[in-house]
Amino acid sequence: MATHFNGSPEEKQALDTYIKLLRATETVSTRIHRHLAETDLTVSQFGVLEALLHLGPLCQRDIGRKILRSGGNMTLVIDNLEKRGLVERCRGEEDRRFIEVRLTPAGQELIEQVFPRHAQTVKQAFTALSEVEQQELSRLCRTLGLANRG
Amino acid sequence: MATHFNGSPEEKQALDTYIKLLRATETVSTRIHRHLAETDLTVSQFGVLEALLHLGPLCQRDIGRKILRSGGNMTLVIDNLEKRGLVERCRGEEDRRFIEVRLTPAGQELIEQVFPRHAQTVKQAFTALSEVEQQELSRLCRTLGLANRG
DNA sequence: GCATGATAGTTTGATATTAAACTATTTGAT
DNA sequence: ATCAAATAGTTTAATATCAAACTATCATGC
Repeated sequence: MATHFNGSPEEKQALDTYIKLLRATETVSTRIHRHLAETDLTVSQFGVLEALLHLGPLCQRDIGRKILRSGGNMTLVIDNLEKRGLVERCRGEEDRRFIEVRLTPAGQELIEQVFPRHAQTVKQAFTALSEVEQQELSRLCRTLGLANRG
Repeated sequence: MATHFNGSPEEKQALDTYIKLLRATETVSTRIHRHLAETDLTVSQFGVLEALLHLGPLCQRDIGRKILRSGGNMTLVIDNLEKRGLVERCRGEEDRRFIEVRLTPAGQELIEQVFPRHAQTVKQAFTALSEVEQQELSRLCRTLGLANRG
């Protein structure tokens, strides 16, 4: 990849790493999301439900930051989840700018049913790496992510 | 992340790694693409031009595989690049199903001007990792990508 | 040689996504 | 107290993306 680029060794190394990172993420994600499609949830919708399941009720802004989507997008995604009766909105009492989003019983049931299969699929996708390798990948990604956040 | 999930240790490890991988990719990509936006090229458009620069003329199918986009999408992306006079299409002679896509002089000039800055930005984004760490990340991603391709 | 299937590209319809402009609410400075 | 700035969410307009149906071309087997 980019083998014909006449740049510094540091640039070549970084470009090579970047491309591999992108390809790994896209191939793994594609595989995982293919499975997810059977549930009639989009990736973003799944992300919202998962966040609410594991972190409890959140306002839209926080959910958006969690799943790395814009505020405008959150409105639509949560609209659609609300239409399907999977989440409900509740205007904040202390500060009326915030809207707390929480799982309905139906949403809770769905995500609790879907998530274990998701976990199984993710585990499957990562069997190519040993436990130690996964820990190392995790650490490297964490460092990289933190250094480029914001 | 996913700390409240009651799954097997292997699932927890894989989920944790997956989330870190996603976040690292998205934060790094966001940073890099922010820079790219100044050139009025979308990520896909940039990917096409870069592929053509480094690999020479390609048919649409091969470009699509390179940048991990669907065939239908390639038609649009290359349409737009063609409208801007950055690439040209040339119907294959031996096999008329193929369309060879190649850079025009204007496209060549643009990508040759843009790519070094891109390389610089990517290098910058990866300075958080040492050379050895980048190699290790590269290797892990390669293994992961290969195991989940297709 | 002709039919069947495979492959490259296009079109279409639906959805997702973002950025930017906008409204409503709160906070803070004077 | 009031006005300005900041913040949460919504709307809007443009674009990107995919999947699936479609056309054109080629290859294979009978």
